[in-house]
Amino acid sequence: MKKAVNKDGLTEEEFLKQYDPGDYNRPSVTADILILGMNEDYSSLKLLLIKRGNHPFLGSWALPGGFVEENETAHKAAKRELEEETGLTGIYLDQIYTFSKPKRDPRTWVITIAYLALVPNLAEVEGRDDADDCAWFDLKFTDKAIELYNEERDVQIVYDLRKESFKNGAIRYENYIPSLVSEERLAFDHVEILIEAIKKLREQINYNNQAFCLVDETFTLPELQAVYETVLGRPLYKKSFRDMISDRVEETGNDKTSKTKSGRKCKEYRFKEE
Amino acid sequence: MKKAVNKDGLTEEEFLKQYDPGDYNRPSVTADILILGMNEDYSSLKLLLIKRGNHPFLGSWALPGGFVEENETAHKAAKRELEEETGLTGIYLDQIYTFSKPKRDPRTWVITIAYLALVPNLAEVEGRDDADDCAWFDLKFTDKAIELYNEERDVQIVYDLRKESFKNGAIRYENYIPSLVSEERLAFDHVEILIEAIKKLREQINYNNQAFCLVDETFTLPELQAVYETVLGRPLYKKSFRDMISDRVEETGNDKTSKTKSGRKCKEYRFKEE
DNA sequence: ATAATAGTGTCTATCAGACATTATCTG
DNA sequence: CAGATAATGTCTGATAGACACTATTAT
Repeated sequence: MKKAVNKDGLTEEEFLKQYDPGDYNRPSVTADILILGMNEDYSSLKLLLIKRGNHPFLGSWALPGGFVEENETAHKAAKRELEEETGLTGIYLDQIYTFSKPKRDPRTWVITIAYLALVPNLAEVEGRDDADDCAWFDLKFTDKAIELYNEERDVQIVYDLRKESFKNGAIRYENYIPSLVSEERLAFDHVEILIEAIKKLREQINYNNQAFCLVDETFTLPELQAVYETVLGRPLYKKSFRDMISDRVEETGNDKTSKTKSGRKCKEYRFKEE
Repeated sequence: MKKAVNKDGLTEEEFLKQYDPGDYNRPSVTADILILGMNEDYSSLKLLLIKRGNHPFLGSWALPGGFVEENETAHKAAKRELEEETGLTGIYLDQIYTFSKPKRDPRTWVITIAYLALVPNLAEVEGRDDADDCAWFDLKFTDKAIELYNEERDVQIVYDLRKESFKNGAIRYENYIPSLVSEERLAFDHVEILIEAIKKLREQINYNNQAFCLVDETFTLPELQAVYETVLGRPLYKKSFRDMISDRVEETGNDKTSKTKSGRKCKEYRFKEE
C-alpha cells in the first residue's frame, strides 16, 4: 500500500518530490480578531479597534489582524495578534467565520478568518507599527443599528441595519444589511465581521458560558446578570436568571460590593466547572 | 478625505498603483464540502465521498473539494463543487469551519474552508477527473466511534473517538479525538472536518430547521421524526416531537405511506415558512 | 383477526416569565 | 430611618419526558 503508484507510475515519495504547486493565483490569508470586553459597570460592550496608518482606509478604524504563516494555524496567528495588542494570555478565542468576498481588500486578494476574543478586563492599549492609534469603543447593537463610540477621541461610527431574508435549501434565513450613516466608517468589510460575531455570541452565550470570560474570576450575580443583559440586549428577570445559572456557579464564601450599582452587599461566586 | 496621503506622501490611488503584494508565502485555499443525505428509510445518514486517483492518499476516500478562485467567494466555490458532484441546485449549504493546521496537505500549504451541504435525495454520482470513484457511505456517529460503510465496494472506515477537554479562557470545552482502527482511512484531516460538521449539525438542528433540507418537499411526521432521531443519534418521544414541530409544519390535505415503516397511512405535511 | 404503525390524551417535572416580599447595606 | 439593591418565594404558562390509549391500515 505504501508503494502504490499513480497513473504516471510514481510512488507517493516520487510524486511529492516532483510536485509543483504551479502558478495558480493564491490569496493572502489573515486572521482578524474581534476583541470584546465590558465597561466598568457592565452596562456596555467594548470593542478594541486600531486606527489605520496607511492606505487603504487610511485614518479609518479597523479590527486588529495579521497574516497567517505557513508553520502555524490561523488560531495561533489570532492568538499572537491578540497578545501583541493587549498583552493578555489565556483569553477566550474562537473562530467565527471566514470572509472571502472578492475585492474585500483593494490591494490584493485577501481571505480573512475572523476570530472572537473575550477579555475579562479592558487592557491598556496603544497603537503600534501600522496603526496610528488603538482604542476601546463603546458598542451598541440593536435590530435597527450598530453604533461605535469613543468619547475621548470624539469618534462615532454608525450603521443602520436592515433585515433581509434569503433561502438556503428549504430554510429561510434572516441577515442584517448595514448601511453607513456616520462620517466615520469601519475599514474593509469589518462591519460584516462584527455583525456575524455578535449574532454568534448571542446565540451561544446561553449554552457555552462565554459570559464567564467577560467577568473576573470571582463575581457577583448582579454583575453576571448585567453581562448577559448587555450581550443579549434585553433585560432578564432576576429570579429566572438565578435559577438558570445556579448550578453553573458556586459561592466563594466572601461578600463583595458589585461593580454595577451600590446598595446591599452581594455574595461572591466563582464559575463551577463540570 | 479622498485625497489623504500616507507617510510616504501617496494618495490612495497612488498607493494602490505602486502596491506590491511582495514575496510573502501564500497558501492555496480550497472549499471542501461535506454532502449529507439520508438513506431510503431515513434510518441512516449518508456521506458522499470520492476515491482519490492520485497522490497523496492515493486510493483513500476524501471529501469533494476544489480551489477557491480570486473572483468568487468560498461559498460559490463550494456551490460549484456541489453542483458538479451531484447535479443538484438550490441545496442547503453553510460554512462550518476553516482548517489551517500546518502540513495538513503534504504537497503544499493548503487552508480549507469546510462547508456542509444537506440534500433531500441521494443523487446519482460517479467519479470524474481526479477521482477514481465516487460513492455514498453509510455514516454512524456515536460518542465512541465514527464509522463509514459502503457495502457495494466492501469498504469500511472506522475511527474510535476519545473525549478530550481543554480550556478556552474561563470555559472548558470537550473535543473528540479520532484514532484510526480500520485498514482504510479518510484522506488528509477530513475526519476532523466530519466531526466538526456533525457536532454543528446536532447543535443547530433544533433551532435552524435543517431537518427540512433532508426530506422531500412533502413528508410525513414519522419520516421527519426519523430524520431528527438519526441526526441526533437518539430516540425521541412521538408526542413530544409532534408538539415541538407542530407550528413549523402544515398539512397538505393528502395522505401518504411513510418511507420508514409500513402500517397505517400518514397525513402529509409541508414546511411552514414564517 | 392480528400485527404494526399513526395519532392523541394526560400526568409530571422543569423552567422562563412575571410579581411580590423580605433582608441587608449605605448615607 | 429612607432609599436602594440583594435574595428569595410563588404563581402561571409553555414544554420535554414518559406512558397509555385509540384509530387505521396491510396481510
